[in-house]
Amino acid sequence: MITRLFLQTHPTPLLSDNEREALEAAACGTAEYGTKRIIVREQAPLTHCTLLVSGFVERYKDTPEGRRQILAIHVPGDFVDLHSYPLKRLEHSVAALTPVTVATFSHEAIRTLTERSATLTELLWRSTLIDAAINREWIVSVGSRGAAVRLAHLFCEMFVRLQRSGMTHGQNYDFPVTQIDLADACGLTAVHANRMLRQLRERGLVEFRQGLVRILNWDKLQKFAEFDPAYLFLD
Amino acid sequence: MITRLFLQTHPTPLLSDNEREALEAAACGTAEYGTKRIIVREQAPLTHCTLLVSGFVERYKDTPEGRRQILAIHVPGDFVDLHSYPLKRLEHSVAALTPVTVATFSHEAIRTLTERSATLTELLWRSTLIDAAINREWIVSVGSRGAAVRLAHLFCEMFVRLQRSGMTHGQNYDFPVTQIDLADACGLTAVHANRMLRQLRERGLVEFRQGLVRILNWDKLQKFAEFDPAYLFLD
DNA sequence: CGGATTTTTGATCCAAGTCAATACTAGTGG
DNA sequence: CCACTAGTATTGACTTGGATCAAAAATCCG
Repeated sequence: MITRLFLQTHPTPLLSDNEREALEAAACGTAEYGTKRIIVREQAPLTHCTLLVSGFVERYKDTPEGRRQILAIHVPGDFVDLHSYPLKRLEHSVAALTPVTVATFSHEAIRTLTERSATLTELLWRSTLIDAAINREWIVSVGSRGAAVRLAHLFCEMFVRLQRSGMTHGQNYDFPVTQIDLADACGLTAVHANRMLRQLRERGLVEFRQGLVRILNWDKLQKFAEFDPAYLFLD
Repeated sequence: MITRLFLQTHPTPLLSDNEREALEAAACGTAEYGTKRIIVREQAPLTHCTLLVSGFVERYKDTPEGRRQILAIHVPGDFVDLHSYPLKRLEHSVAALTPVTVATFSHEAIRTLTERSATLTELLWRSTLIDAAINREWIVSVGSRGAAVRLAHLFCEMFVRLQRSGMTHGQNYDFPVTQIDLADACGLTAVHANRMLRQLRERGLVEFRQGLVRILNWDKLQKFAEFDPAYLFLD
């Protein structure tokens, strides 16, 4: 069941068994990528969408001055580029943060799904829009939160998203990225990200070490981060 | 023709005359709002989508500390909250930056459209995803561009978007927002935005005065702003 | 084991924020 | 039509959060 996690994490609108089977049947193969491998290259014409089955993926843009801005981080069960179906190409790149397994869906197969079920269409459309809502929350983060708060907010977001997929262990979760990645996601330098991580640890909020996040005090962390999960549309 | 500008600015995928008429027929009324009036309130349950017919609109979030982050600015021909169709509520608010006229479309009417035409669905879906691509470009702006560059980039974006709607006059266009709005969109303080505007003027790139943008040197401005319109999916 | 990333810490610098005061502008009502 | 007001815009002086530069320590990995 390639689509199990996706369906589990996207319960709205409710699909019929037929619709769930049609989605599963639309998958047309799987692929593997090693760490840092590019999965989708900016501006390349696309004919398939990619569902992340295992591992972590980033969407990013490199600026002329050599800075990298991470735009989104994906966890298993996320479509990483479903937006390529209506857009036909992407304005950013997609790369593996860890070794990953993905499943692919051809645009034609998705087109067929949209012709057959308005409900399934709504679900797929909705999932791309939840992505966009996360993009907007990141605008708020980089635009109007301090460095430590940004990092804390990201740890909260990943905790909730991974929890939904059953990928947390109590107050801990694996988040196999480097401090450089965290910095690139939050619009910081790696040096400053490192200092802010120490601060979060010393304040007893979160600890990040070797790809493992340990939440020390969820309530305090959530408050400190101004984190309100409404933008994740979890219902 | 309420949908004329929308169709004109969203040529892909190509619709049949039937589909164009069906979209036009789905409109269920118009409304007016004065400057600063809230059009859609964060978290309110929604049953209609809003197409901007005239005037300018902002989407924004207010943070606990009283900062406002503008997430998007809309121009005539844009659906300002088509994403409310799959999402049913929004995680941000929508307000009028100027006096505006909008047309509304009920979610049921949109549902009917999606049942009848996969092509029309793809067009509507696509328009929400272009919005999301703009959101992501704003992440890059606030996350990794300097203050003057951010402002310059915004002026470039608005120029291209307004040009597409025939709302520019040569190298000038009306952009009836305050410096406070510009600052809130770019994640800056109004004081610093003011200084950066002076710098852009003195460098001979753009001039912003009383809601009018005057592009002094498009080539230099575009280069300075690192502006590449690919993310607007103009084709 | 050995080279390459990554993490950590220190010292210094600068872009942008803050605080404050003045000028300008557009509405509003008498 | 002008005076009053509230919201903008502008400029100056000062502070600060985060960047930059540099070097050492830790970790990863083939």
